[in-house]
Amino acid sequence: MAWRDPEGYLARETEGSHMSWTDERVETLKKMWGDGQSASQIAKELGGVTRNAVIGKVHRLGLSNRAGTGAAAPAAKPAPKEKPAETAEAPSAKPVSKPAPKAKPSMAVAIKEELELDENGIPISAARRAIIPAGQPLPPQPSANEISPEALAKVNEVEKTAKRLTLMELTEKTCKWPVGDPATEDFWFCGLPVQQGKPYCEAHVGVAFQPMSARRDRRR
DNA sequence: CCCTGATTCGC
DNA sequence: GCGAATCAGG
Repeated sequence: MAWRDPEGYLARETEGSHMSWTDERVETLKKMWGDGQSASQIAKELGGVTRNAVIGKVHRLGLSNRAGTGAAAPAAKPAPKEKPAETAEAPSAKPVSKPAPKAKPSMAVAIKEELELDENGIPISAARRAIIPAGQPLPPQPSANEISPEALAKVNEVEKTAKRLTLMELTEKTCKWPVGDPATEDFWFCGLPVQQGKPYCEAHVGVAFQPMSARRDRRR
């Protein structure tokens, strides 16, 4: 019992050190990665490492593809940078095989869902809601023009899951689309993640920025 | 511009 | 083994 371990010498990777991949950190990495967290998020959580480090580790651990069984990942595109020192390509038979002998019986499948509307395949269901109920002062909508029914439908959906933020809660990354009447209690901002560069989320960008087409000049 | 992961290669 | 730099795509 002579072994002293003051303050848990082990695994005491407090900030400042080299920050190595201790079992604990690797564990966290696996957990989060398997959980669908992005490399940057993981890096942020771990601290002391960049997302590159995380990605690098992820690959070395061989748990790159989050997909599960059978899901053939889109083959990577090895952009072999030609090195000036390299002469002639090795004709060696190097089939880029993808072993992946690891079969994870644990839960799989990412919880990611993407819904994209195409100008052709539009699964609209109840888009017959183009008319706003009461005399609500319309938001910054460009005009009373006919916004794509798809877009409108989408917005209606989104407004159900909106974060309903107050003015003070808005940040650079929250959708600033106002909903309701500012003069009443029933007023809030969407608050969902904004589309990069834009002030609104995807759905609201859809109705906010009309490409000035679909603008049927139906002058009566 | 923001973000994502993938890959390469010097350390 | 590690991760910055770079690449490629959204």
